[in-house]
Amino acid sequence: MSENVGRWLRDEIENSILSNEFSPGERLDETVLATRFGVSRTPVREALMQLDAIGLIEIRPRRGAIVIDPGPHRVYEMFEVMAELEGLAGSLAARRLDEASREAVTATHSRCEQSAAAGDSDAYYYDNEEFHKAIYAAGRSEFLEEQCLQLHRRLRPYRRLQLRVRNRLSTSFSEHCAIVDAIFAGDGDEARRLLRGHVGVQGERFSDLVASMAAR
Amino acid sequence: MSENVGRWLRDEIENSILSNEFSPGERLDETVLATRFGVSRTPVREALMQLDAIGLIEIRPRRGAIVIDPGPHRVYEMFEVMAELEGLAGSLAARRLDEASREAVTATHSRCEQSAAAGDSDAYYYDNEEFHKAIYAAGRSEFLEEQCLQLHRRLRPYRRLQLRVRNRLSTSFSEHCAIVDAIFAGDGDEARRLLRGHVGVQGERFSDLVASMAAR
DNA sequence: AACGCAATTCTTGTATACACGATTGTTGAC
DNA sequence: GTCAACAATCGTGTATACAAGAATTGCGTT
Repeated sequence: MSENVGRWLRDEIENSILSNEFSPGERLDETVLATRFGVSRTPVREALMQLDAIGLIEIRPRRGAIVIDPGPHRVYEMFEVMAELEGLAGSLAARRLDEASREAVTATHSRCEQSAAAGDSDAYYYDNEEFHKAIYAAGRSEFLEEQCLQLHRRLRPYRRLQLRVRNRLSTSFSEHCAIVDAIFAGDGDEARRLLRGHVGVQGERFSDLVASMAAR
Repeated sequence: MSENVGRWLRDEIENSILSNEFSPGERLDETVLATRFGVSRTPVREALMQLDAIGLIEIRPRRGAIVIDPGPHRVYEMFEVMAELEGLAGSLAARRLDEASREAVTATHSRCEQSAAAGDSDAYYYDNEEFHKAIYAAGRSEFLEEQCLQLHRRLRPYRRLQLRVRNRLSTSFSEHCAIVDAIFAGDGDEARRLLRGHVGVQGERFSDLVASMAAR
């Protein structure tokens, strides 16, 4: 537990939302949360305020907080922005790559290779996350990295769903290969283009997304 | 004043920070703010929590809140991300432009023309803002629009400073013209490219930025 | 039986009180 | 004279109390 209860509660409730423990549209009762976590309403309210500012919940004046339900279209829009940000990170990475970043990308990439070969979708989910984080870091822009990480967290549940689709694992990994090649070749434009395509949910990927969201 | 004090305080303090009334690095004393606004510490704390979540201030446990000082390099990174997001908005606008958006872009664009011709940098600052907002809206992606607006707010003070530089007014306006042409021609890639160049602070624009930040 | 109004109950919004940790100033020793 | 330790003070973190608005339920009327 973090040293102050408010911070801890924020993370706790955020995780509960992102892991779908609190479903979209659900009402978050301050008193219930307070007793559940064994604290008073004050830190609960502070946590809710922060989640509202981040955009995970909506606080309607005098009418309580509800978990925001993005809906397929909005999730698509979020992936669209994510693709753009990752594209930028990739293009910066290609230009600024240093030894440490190169090693981090290589390491996470080969871990992806292993879990993809093993067909282990849960392992790949985790390794894939680390691979993308390595690219964010390689871009060497702290602000961009923060933005990427924040949006990545929010899209986490949907990414997981997407990996379950068809032969997405091998497709995803071969895209990774091309991305790594472009970055290591210093080809920023190509890295940007490939990452946009890799992250975005164009075409049939969108219907897959909608289907998996409905199935939940 | 909004119907609940917390919300109102958040906006109030946010504006005070963005208008440089609270300088970067300055300590925000909860009690002082409370008495200043004539409320108790509770809503002040809630406002500060939200500003912390947005990234405008930093709350160090047991040690109070300070206004974040971005520093030239981080502001550059923020403009870099802003350029990317605006580029996406522009490319979407070119593809999805409808009649209402077209009129909004045309209207704000011609207001920019007038204030640029008049050499009125303050008027241009405002009209320019509306022009960019029209493009965000024309992209027809609510999430992207929100992200653009939020980042735009945070960069507001620096944009204002930049307009004071050299013959930036006419340069800016001629760039607008090319952007409008590309969007109206439905050329998404060109609109993206031009907007990236227009918003970013590459080359000498960066030194201008640093100089204006230092002068403040 | 259904609709509307009123009263009660429940929940949120704000204030205040209290406790704990951090910071600062003072005093004493080396 | 300088540094360190201790004490006092100040500010944050959490709990609780109180006020005000919203939702719900029950009763009365049509």
